[in-house]
This record gives sequence, structure tokens and C-alpha cells, in this order.
Amino acid sequence: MTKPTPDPRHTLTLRDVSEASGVSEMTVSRVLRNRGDVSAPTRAKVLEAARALGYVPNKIAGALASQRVNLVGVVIPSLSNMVFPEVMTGISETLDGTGLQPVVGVTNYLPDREESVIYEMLSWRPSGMIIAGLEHSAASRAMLARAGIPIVEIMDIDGEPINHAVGISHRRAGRQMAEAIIAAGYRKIAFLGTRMPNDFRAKKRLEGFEEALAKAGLALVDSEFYSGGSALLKGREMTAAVLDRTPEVDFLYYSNDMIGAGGLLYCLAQGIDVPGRIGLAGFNGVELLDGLPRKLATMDACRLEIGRKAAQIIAQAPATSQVEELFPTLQPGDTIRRS
Amino acid sequence: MTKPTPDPRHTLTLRDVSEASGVSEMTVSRVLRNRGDVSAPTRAKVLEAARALGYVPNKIAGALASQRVNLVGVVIPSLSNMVFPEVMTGISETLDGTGLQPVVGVTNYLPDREESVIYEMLSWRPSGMIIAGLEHSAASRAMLARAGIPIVEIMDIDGEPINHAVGISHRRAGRQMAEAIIAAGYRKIAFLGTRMPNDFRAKKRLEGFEEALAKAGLALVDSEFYSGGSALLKGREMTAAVLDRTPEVDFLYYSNDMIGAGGLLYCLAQGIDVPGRIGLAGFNGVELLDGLPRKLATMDACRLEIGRKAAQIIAQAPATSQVEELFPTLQPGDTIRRS
DNA sequence: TTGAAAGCGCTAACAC
DNA sequence: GTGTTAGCGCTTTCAA
Repeated sequence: MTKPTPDPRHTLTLRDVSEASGVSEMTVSRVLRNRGDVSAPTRAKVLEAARALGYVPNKIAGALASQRVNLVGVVIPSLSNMVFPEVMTGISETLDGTGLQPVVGVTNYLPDREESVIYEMLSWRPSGMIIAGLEHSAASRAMLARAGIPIVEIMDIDGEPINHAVGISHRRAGRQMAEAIIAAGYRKIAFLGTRMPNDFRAKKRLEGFEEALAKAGLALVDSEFYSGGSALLKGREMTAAVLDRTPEVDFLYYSNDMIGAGGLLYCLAQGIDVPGRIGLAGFNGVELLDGLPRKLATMDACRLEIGRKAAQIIAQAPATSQVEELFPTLQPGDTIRRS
Repeated sequence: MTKPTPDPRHTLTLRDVSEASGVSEMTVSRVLRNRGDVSAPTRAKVLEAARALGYVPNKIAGALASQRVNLVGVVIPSLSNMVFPEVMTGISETLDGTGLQPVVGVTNYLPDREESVIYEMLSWRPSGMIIAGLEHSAASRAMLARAGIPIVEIMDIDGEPINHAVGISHRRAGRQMAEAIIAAGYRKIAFLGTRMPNDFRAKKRLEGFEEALAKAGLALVDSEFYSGGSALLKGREMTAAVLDRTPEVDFLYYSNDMIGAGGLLYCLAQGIDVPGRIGLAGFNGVELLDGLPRKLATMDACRLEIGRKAAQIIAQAPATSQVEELFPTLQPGDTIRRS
């Protein structure tokens, strides 16, 4: 089946609407933007002509003339792990009333890619930028700092922001989780996570975690890393590997809820007493956990709230830098209580 | 903690680079775009000056002058259900070599929102548009048809495309699944899905499904709908409700894999014989299924491939409309074999 | 309330 | 190989 491509005739301009309505381009522009005073009859004529023609304004020309762009760049590492979509929801929600529009760029945790995404976005002269993390290449930081627009780094606050920051302390989150685990009586603790050299937040959680263990005179008894593939499946496999290699282990700390969920399903299937024989905990507080046979202990990463606050900062464009620290809540669930 | 916002001094233009390097604006422009012949020394001078100043080109001005925009609009209903992120992956992957950049807009399955997202995107004069589904408001269709750029409607091919289309027949997918279920010996079949008046694809699958049932002299013995919340949890709850209300049911067809997974976990926890006493099937072929204790029957929706093909069409901008039908594969897993 | 002129920062087209 | 000129389609500013 084929039919001709839409005909490439002349794209409509203000001039076309002006001619069709018998009103000057300037007045047409005013009507279309709801600016200034335009008499009701003129307004009606213009609107009718624009509608009839199917006129769509050219924002490129508009932006160049007005030096104003209603776009907000959002740079995130990934869309596929269910944490950033929720951040996006918070951002969209908050931007919705303001006339600003988010534009998403994905870096796949690659610093080079991040740099080019930032460059590309800045070249469209957005009104603000929201970027995941505090770690960026020197060039990226320089571009952002020079851009003359509000920059909000999100998710993390353990570091030096370029301008504004909204997030949680992952270092402290790791520490807190370790303290809860130790308090519950577990002593032979293993870590299971992604092998992601550029996931600085996961790394900081692990650092905080080990720091708190050390303070209690403990160290990890084992650890296991993965990359790629179905997180749920990897969670199962890694859990099997650790239990096999280190049978005395009594707690498994996962770097995210998906692999934690895989581990939980595995333990339940094996008939392992959770949380009696082995305790489990993840990170993120994803909605999926609500549907599991048992509630995995986790820590809410405040994703929605981070998105909202970041968008608010962009919308307000405050004169001074803000750093908003949010505080994740430990959700003990049913997998961290030592009987 | 506060510090001054980046200083809002004059944004750099080609002119600044021109002055700093002692080369005309035009030649600077040529160097920065790798266009035409520029001598090596001139080129080096320009690059050095641009780098030293931290110049970022203004694409708004560039696009206006060249009448060329390297953006591709992608309009999708949602980012949170793990089907569209994979489509996006296919799109990005394919666009990566071409100099084109995807820009995402999310509609939340709301036709009004879709209309405004389309309008907003077209006003940036993108090189092409990729849109989920074949059902759009008359105004949306008109705008797209008039835009004079390649339009690719994705996911579905049961209907009249505006220009190009890439997708599967959901009607047929539903039919095929019903046939497989009937062939396996199940007779008392229930449907569980989202209450989404605007999820036309889920609706078409159900129609095809019921059509095939009717052809075999069967009808659904029960059905259950939900909206919002954790899909995994909803899957559990709906499954419990149906089993309770209609104990004779012997097959549960879910409109997506997440609620199917919830149902599967529920049945296994209840000690129900799956697939002997009750069979189960979902839709989408999400990666998550790999990590479940048993493999849920499903149908791969060809998400990655759809993204790739759609991007290819945009990149090639063929003169005639193309409709690419993809064929989903039934993945019987371990929940559809009647013993 | 409406219109005319100038120009946003860049690139196409043409000269040299 | 490099420079000059003239816009791209809109909005700002100012005048009427």
C-alpha cells in the first residue's frame, strides 16, 4: 500500500495569516500570543483565518526574535530502570502550569555521551537544565556554568553542585541501611549490585554502607556484581551464587529493588527462612515491590519530590544557588526483622 | 549554602569567535560545521578560539537560516510501562548515526494532551514525527498531514495511517492468542486488563480475542478491569477476585505482562496448578518475565524493531508511504500447556 | 488599538 | 580558500 507523501507546499507563515485576514502581521502575532490589546472583531478574524489555514507558528523564528525559549533540558542516564520516569513525572507535573516544556536526553551512564547531549541541548538555548548527578566532565561543567541559565543537579547532594542541587545523600542512605541491619542482629553481610563504573550514586551508597559496617567492627563477607540483562533474573542468579559461595551469609544488601526482588523470589522458592535465616534489602522504593509475595526492605529515593523541586527551581530561577536535601525514609518491610 | 548564579554576561556568538580568531564569521561557521574547504591553519585557529571561549553554537539561528532542524518528534502515551522505553532505544540507536535527535513528548493517553504535544513539536519544525497509535483527533491528523515532513505512526497497523506506519496487528495478536489457548484445551476463559478508554491497542487485542473465541463457539466467562496503582499488585488482586467470583474459570488472559506476572505469583502462592488447573497469558514480552519462578506465556510486541524501522523511515524520508507490518511471536512459556 | 522598521544569530548563494 | 550580502519568520520598539 502506498500513497503520496504529504505535499511539500510552502509552510505557512504569519504573512499568510495576515493576508488571509486582512490584518497586519504584527497584529496577527499579537492575537496568536494573547499579547497587548486587540479589538474583539480583529481578534476573531485572525483566529478564524489561522484556524482555517491550519497555521502552526514557527517557534524557531519566535525564539530567535524574542531571545526566549520555553524549553527545559533534562539529562538522565537511562529511561529503562523505572527510577527516572518517576522523576520525569514530577518535573512535567510542576512545569505544566508554567509554559515551560521538558526535553529529555539520555546518556546511558556514558560521560562522553553526557557531554554531547549537554552541548546539543545548550545549543537550543533552553531556559534551564536539570541533570542527574554531580559528576560531570570538566568540559560539561564549564559549558553549564557559562550558560547563564539555572542548572539543577538532581538525585545526589554528596559533592559540589555547579549551581543548584536537589537530592538525597546516598552516602548517608547506605550508612543508615547498614545501621538498621546491624541493629536487627545480622552480622555476615554481603553486597550485590551493578557493575557500573559511572553509577556514582550506587557507589556512594556502598561506601556509606561499608563505613557503617566498619564502625561496628564488621566488613562485607562477600560481594557480587552484574551488568546488563533482566535485573530480576540477575538478582536470582547472583543470590544463588553468593549463597552457594558463602553459605554463612545472613544478609544480602542489593543496590536496587529489582535485583532485590529477584533475590527475594529466589529465597522464597528455595524455602529459605526470610528474614529469620537471611535478611534482604534493596534501594529505591519502587512500586513493583507492593506486588511481591513479601515486602522487601528498601529506602525511598524521593524521586517524585526531586523532580518537583528541581522544576520549581527552574521555574523560579532564583538569584542564589539552592541546595535542597531530601531525606529518604527507611521502609523495613518484612525482610529485615531478625526473629 | 548559597553562591551567586552564573553571571548572565553576553552569550557568545560567531562574531566573538570571528574576532578572537581574526577569521570571518562565515569561515568560522564553515569550520564549526565541517563544511566546504578551509585551510588547516585557519581551521586550527578557529577551533582553538572557539574552544578557549567556550562557544556553543546557537541552533535556533542556524535552523532559521538553513531551514533545517535535526530534530525528530516522538509522541508516546507513557514512559512508565516499560514498553515505550524499548521503542525509544530502537529509535535512538538508529538515529544515532544520522545527525538526527529524538525529542520525546508524553501524552498520558489523553487526546487533548496529544494534540497540544503535536502542535508544540510541529512549531519547532522537526524533520519528522513518530507517533504511537493510529487514533488521533481530527485536528491532530490535519496538522500532521499538512506538516510536509515524514510522519510515522507506530505500534499498530489496524487502521488508516496518515503517512507511514510500522507495527503489528493487535487484532490478529488477540486472535492468535485465543486460538492457541483453545487449541491447548482451555474453555472457560476470562480477561483481565486496564480500564483505559484510550488504549486502543489493548482494545483491539481484546476484540480479536473475543472474535476467535466466538468462532469456536465460546465467550468470555468473566472479565475484570483496573486503573492506576502497582500493576503487579493489581494483577494479584484482580486474579483473586476473578477466581473467587468464577471458580470454574480455567484460563486468565491479561492485557499486559505486569498484571499477568502478578496473577502468576498469586496462583503459585495459592498452590494452584499452573498450567494444569489454570492457564495464564500476558502481552508484551517484557524482560522481567525472565526472572519469574515460571515463564508466563506472552507475545512479543516487537518494540525494539518498531523503533528501529520507524527511525529508518524518518532518516530516509521515502517519497511514498510505507506500511511495515511486523509479526509478533507467540511465546508459550510454561503457563499455557494443558496437561 | 494598530502598523512600520529593525534586527535576533546564523547560513545560502554568490563573488573574489 | 575566504569574504560579502541578503535574508530565514518572527518579536521588539517606537510611532501613529
